[in-house]
Amino acid sequence: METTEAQLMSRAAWLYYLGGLNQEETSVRLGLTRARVNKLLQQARETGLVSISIDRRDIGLMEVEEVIAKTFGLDQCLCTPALGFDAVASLPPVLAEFPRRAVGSVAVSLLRDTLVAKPDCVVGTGWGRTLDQLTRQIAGLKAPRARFVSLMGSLTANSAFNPFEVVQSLARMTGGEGFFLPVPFIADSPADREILMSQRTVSKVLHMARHPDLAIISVGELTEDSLLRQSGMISAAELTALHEAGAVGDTNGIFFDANGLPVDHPLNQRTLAVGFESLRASHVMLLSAGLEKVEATLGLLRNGLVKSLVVDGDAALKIAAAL
Amino acid sequence: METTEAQLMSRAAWLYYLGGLNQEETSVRLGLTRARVNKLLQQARETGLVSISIDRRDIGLMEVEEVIAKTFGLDQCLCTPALGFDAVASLPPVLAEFPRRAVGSVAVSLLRDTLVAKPDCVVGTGWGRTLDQLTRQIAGLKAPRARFVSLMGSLTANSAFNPFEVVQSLARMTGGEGFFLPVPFIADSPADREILMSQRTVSKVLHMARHPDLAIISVGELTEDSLLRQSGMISAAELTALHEAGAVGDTNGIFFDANGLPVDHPLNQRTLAVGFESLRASHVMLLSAGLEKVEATLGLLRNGLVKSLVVDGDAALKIAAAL
DNA sequence: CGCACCGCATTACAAATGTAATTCTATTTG
DNA sequence: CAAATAGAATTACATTTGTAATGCGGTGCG
Repeated sequence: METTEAQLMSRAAWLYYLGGLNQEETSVRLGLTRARVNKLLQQARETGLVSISIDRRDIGLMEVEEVIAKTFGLDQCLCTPALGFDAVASLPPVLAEFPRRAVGSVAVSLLRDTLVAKPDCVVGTGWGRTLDQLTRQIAGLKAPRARFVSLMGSLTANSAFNPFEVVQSLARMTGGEGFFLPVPFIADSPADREILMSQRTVSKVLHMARHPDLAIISVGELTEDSLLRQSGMISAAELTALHEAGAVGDTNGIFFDANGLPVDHPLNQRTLAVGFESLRASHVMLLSAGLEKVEATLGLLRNGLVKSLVVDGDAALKIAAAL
Repeated sequence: METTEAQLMSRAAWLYYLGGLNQEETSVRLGLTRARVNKLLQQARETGLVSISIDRRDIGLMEVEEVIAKTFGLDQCLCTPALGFDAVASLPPVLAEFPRRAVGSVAVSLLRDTLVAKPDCVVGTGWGRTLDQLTRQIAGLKAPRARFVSLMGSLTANSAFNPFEVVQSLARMTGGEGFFLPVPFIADSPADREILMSQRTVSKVLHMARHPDLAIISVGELTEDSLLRQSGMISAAELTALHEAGAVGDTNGIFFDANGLPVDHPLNQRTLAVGFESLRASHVMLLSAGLEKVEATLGLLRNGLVKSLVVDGDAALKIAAAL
């Protein structure tokens, strides 16, 4: 009987994590060196063969969750723990990423529940660093009948946060199918947008993207530091103009005001993305990580589009304080 | 805002397991000593706040699972990894317990699925070391509306494997309700059995026990080393007599032959347990850990009562080889 | 055939973790 | 008020784990 790499990982994991043997004992039992067992266990964690989950029950933010859910008529509001990360600037890189990781991890468990309940689900996704964290933590979740579709066009730059990448990793990791819109994210003119949207290959995917069972979106803030600005998708001048038009944030490249309504600005005529109204029929899950997104998040919440909110604890506290 | 112990555990766990900080960094971040963080993390694992799960997909026994399931008309057959533990006698204590732990862990995940699907489930249970392992690993599973009921009377000795203990831990850990039969496991005579069974307190519980949604049972072998014999529930003479009557094993104190049918022996008239026929309407899940149980397991499987089998890999291989 | 190369074993070392002993501190209790 | 006590900080130490350096054996390829 041929023993594959995966089988070795599996055996090592069972003996080590469940059997309570240490790596030395495990290696003896399996007839391998300890170094090899160490590597196998590492792989087992990375590939999701072994997964560690943390119960969200007692982080002490239930009240905050309830207040937010009630105020905005959400089905559910889930917070990650508050850690007092106010001075984000001074944080080492690992911690700066923490809120997004945490939110991503909670989102994964919700996505898992959805896919278990409805294995042939259509899941629409946005883009960004939080969505990226979601894809990184989805290892081990199989959903061969699921379809993942991008709710928007792609970035031109080959960023890891590209909508294309998000959909691709989701499909690859789960064994499901991935669909994305083979068009830019923001067209050069409203007329170009129409042409792009009407391409047959595009409209086919768009049709699916307009009616996902679940839509997982995130929100962008409108500052010089925002991903949208940093990746050069919009210019400094456009940023200013958007502010003047009353915009406080964006989702999928749609810029909205403090009430979550799309602002009247040329950019909004050039965005290639599924509009808010199409998504009202879907279960919209908003992921929001980081204090800098509070204003934009509040705006989008006021729209009433969002059904589930996953937000990091510190941001949640700030949101609750602002009510 | 008061920070409770549980909240500290939770924060430490998020930073350590999700954030990728080490214990030193975590302690600094939380303003605690490293030793304290170490203890918090330990507690977090023990209480089930943090849980580690291992994917059962690639242990390389799918074929075996399918053969067994098909042969006995099972809904599902799940194996734990085969580790070549043939020489059980020579194993150190930790490893001797391993197959039971592994089976228990898989059983927990099935129980979890059941309770998620039907939160007000009635779960009937047997007793034994494998069931004991199940209760030890159920931490973190909440099911306040579930009812756990013992399918049999209790041992007189205050063993940790007592049906009473099994039901109690299940109820305590999940927050559900526990019911057990306040009578001995084996009565002194058939007449005594009738009297005991007819007690009002007993018959009430018995009524529930006869129609559980899920029945989790295990199987006992008939040797000098068996738990039944070791705990003094049956005498050496009775053991011999049972052999002569064709018995190969027991479940809940009901002794059955190679075809899983109760044998004709006085002991079977003295057992206080829910009979096989009552359970046909329930989803019966059989847990079997250890090579010594192969014969008895085969017998019970032939009865056709069992819907789900969870079995350790080494035993599964032996079972498949015997087909 | 011999050379390059890959994967793993071996070894050695550094870092992280688990744990026990001791001291400190605050709170209870006589 | 002083003694007792419990819990946590501090410290120190042993064990375990992670990781890099080196070497060995087999495989493929020129």
